[in-house]
Amino acid sequence: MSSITIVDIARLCGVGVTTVSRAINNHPDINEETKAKIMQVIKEHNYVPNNSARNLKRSDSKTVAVLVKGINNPFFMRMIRVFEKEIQKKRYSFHLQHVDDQMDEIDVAIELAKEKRLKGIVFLGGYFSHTKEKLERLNVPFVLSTVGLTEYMNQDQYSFVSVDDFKESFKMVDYLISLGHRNIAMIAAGENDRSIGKLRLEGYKKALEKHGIPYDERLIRRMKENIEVYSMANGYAVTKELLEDELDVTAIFAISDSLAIGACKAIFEAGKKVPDDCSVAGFDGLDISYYYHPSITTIKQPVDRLAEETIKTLFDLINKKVTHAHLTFPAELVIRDSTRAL
Amino acid sequence: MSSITIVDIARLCGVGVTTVSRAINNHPDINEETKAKIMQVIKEHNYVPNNSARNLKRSDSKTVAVLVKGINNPFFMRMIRVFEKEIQKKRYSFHLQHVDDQMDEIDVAIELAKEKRLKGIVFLGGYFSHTKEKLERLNVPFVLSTVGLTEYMNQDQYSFVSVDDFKESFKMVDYLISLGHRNIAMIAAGENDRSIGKLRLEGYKKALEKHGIPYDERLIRRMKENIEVYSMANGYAVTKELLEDELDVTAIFAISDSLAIGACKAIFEAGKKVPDDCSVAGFDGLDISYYYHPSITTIKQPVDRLAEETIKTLFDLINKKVTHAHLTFPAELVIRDSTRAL
DNA sequence: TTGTAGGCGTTATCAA
DNA sequence: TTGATAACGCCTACAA
Repeated sequence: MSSITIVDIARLCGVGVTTVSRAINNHPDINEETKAKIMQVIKEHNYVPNNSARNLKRSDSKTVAVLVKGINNPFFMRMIRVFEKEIQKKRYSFHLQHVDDQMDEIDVAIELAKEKRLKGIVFLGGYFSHTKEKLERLNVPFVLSTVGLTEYMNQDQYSFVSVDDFKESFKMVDYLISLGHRNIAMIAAGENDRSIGKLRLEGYKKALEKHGIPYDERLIRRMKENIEVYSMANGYAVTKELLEDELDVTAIFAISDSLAIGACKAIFEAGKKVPDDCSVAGFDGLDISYYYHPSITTIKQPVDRLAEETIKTLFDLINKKVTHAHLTFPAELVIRDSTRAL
Repeated sequence: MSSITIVDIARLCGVGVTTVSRAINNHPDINEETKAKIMQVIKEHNYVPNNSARNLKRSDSKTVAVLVKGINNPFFMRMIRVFEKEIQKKRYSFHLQHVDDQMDEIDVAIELAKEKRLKGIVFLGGYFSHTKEKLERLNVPFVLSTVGLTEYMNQDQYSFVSVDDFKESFKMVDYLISLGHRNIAMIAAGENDRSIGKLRLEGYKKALEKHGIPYDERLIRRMKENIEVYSMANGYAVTKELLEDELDVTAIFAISDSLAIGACKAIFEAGKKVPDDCSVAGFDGLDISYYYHPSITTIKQPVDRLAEETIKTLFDLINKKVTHAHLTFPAELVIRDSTRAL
């Protein structure tokens, strides 16, 4: 049961462990012949170095980790793929770690950083509200990528890369108004959301204000807490209630594409049509927003750009080229078939 | 920069390292008072044990890993959540690891098993064709969960849990035929697929045969290799070509829901309707198949059941209650709005 | 170019 | 109930 170790390989080859170690790690000071022979023996005996031992001994490691909160979010999949590609370009290795919803991402990060001797960390998704003190314990460079930030956090405590949720939300609602809509419902985050959800709501309000449309609390529909947030099921449930209230809504702005699709389902089920009876707009620009029928008007996040800049920023941090960077990128209003002019 | 260690804590508390170790690991032989004090100091100094060191020293570990191939598959998300829940029920800890498409899952597993002293492994997704010799190197119990298996692999080399892809595929095509369809196109896997894709194709053939419908090679459309497999984009591209060929197809059976949705897009784009001009059926039973408009007729895999039984089987293996188990569960033909009788 | 020996942070053994 | 001390498997001065 007990595995073969570097010592066994050394003995098998009639050399010292150092030499084997050199062979494994591509060190320069080694005779090519002995190296070849060692590698041969390693292959034959299926020797696999124990990573725990390596990590324990090593001080540096050339690996960065990506901690994802809410891995069920299809929006992240693409981001992760780009992360992986970019990190490999830098000849670093990449560790993807899923963080449970109820877990504290910083705790996970601290532990992982120690274990793997991480050079840097990307936090993807989730909200983020940690004390300065806690952030300092994580003495590894990190970047927040499209995570919701609370207003309480001081900007000089972290770096982030994302879109401007306020502005993009404003853009969409402004567009809907320009189509002639005035009774625009919103599928929003919960009452106590202090990050993305709040910003998108502010954008909505601002657009209304610009056009002199009074804000009507009844049109703001919060996601249900007992259903997975940002999901199609949630959008469906919320919209069903909305329609029952007969508020004469002509457009619905959902803060995610999945919510928007759920909303469409509820509308169809009520015997109405999208966009004829009610326009629906989403947010994110997932593939499905394009493939859905009707295709969904949405705010398309610049996924590749966001991911690339996240990694670039992280490495700038690692190489101490910057102290902190705060980048926001413009998203694109993609007009499709789920919205129409009144 | 260098972190605080167990030795520091011991010194700080005026006790030996062993005692601190006992406190950390909830060992019985320790005075409650000293333990409380130690934990207090640990809190204050934010001491976090180094996992590499722990794993290096430990022999057992009560952790099982789930290796996912193709994390972009939304079908797996739900499975993973159930895995996590079930594993925690057993008071084991859970490690989720993503495996790159081009990486060999067994190699990853072997390395991880060593590093983390794994008790067991679940392989989720991907195909599986490994030599017996290689499988034996992984001397840790494992279960293949909804992975494609090749006919070349001997059943007594592994355990698996999945649906019967042949039977379920047959069920769907048989249903389509019962609706009066005879010209049924299939969006299938690549030519050299030897696992799920092949089984589903065999099911299709069998159903045709049962009803005396001749098999027409032109109706079998393989996923494009240059587009992500099983994706909406792939279903769209393939269907577009199919429609151009004007083969008078009345129904399309796609081997995944995503492919089916892509197919619908292509049909709509051609100015036709689903199901009026062409019925479309999928496979998997993803949420989106329900929310799509029209809702998609599909084969719904019993996700929860599959996941639960996977973990149950894994622990049976770990506890040596069984040598190998091969479980297939029935999936459900869910009839919805994307198919109609001719 | 190669080998010896010490240490990385923890847990397990055994004696006190 | 506690504490030295020897592993765990690897890497890396340092010496040869």
